[in-house]
Amino acid sequence: MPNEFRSAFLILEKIFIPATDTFSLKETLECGQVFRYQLVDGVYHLSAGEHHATFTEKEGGWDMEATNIKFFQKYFDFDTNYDIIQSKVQDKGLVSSAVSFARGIHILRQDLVETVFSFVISQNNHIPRIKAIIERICTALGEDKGGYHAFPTVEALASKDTDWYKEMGAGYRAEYLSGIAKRFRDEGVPSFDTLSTEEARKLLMSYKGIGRKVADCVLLFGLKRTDVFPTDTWILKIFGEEYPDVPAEKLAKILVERWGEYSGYVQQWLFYEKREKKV
DNA sequence: ATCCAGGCAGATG
DNA sequence: CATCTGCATGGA
Repeated sequence: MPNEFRSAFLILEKIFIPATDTFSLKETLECGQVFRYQLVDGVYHLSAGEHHATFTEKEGGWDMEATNIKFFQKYFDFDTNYDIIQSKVQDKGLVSSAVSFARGIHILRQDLVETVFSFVISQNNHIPRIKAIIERICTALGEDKGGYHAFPTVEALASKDTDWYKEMGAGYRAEYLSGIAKRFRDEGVPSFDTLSTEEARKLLMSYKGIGRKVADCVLLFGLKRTDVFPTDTWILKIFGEEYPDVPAEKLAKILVERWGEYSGYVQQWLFYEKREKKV
């Protein structure tokens, strides 16, 4: 059945999402925590897990059309009070330029497997390429929902070998992806609920292809563990003067000691400001 | 064209 | 424990 017919049968729910001082759709989507979105003629198209939404900018916010509003309510972390978080990190001395520039970023509550795949692909890679590789994998393996593809199931991901992921453009990360998918299939996707952040990190890093930085991104964006500070090349640049020649993993520990449970928010706000302004 | 990108694994001091 | 190197791919 052609897509245009299927999509006519997709039940879409509509709701207005107001912009606030502490929520910006643009910043939340474009800060680098998520890759399956597109801006087309001023409309954001977002796929997450098996769901999809479009956002059209209106006066004071966005009209959202979604396959499941409840899903996106949780996904966008609207139940967390970001005003409190913002004032807490300001009390703790976060530079106000980063707060005023990036405070509209919410930490998304993304699907675990999708987050793992996304950030394994992200390592040593450019964002446009990351998006393209993920999109090819979803188009090839994800269920056609009519107008978009769901993120593939573990079964589907595990059905492909290293060569296939190379064809998707994953490069040397291909063997990581096929290996992780097969381990998820054979052992099941672990439940992290009862684990401490440290235990969860250790478990994630036991997968070949997941190091400290990718693990911390998964903890933050896939498990909403905010006591992590993903430390990449940009964060190293930001703190290069304050902590010269300190390796990433050590710097991550230092920054978590400073920011505690607010580390993840601070990291995203600083990261986004640095990447946008390049100052 | 050379460099580099939301790093990682494996090998070597 | 710290440092070094190779890695696939393609955009700048």
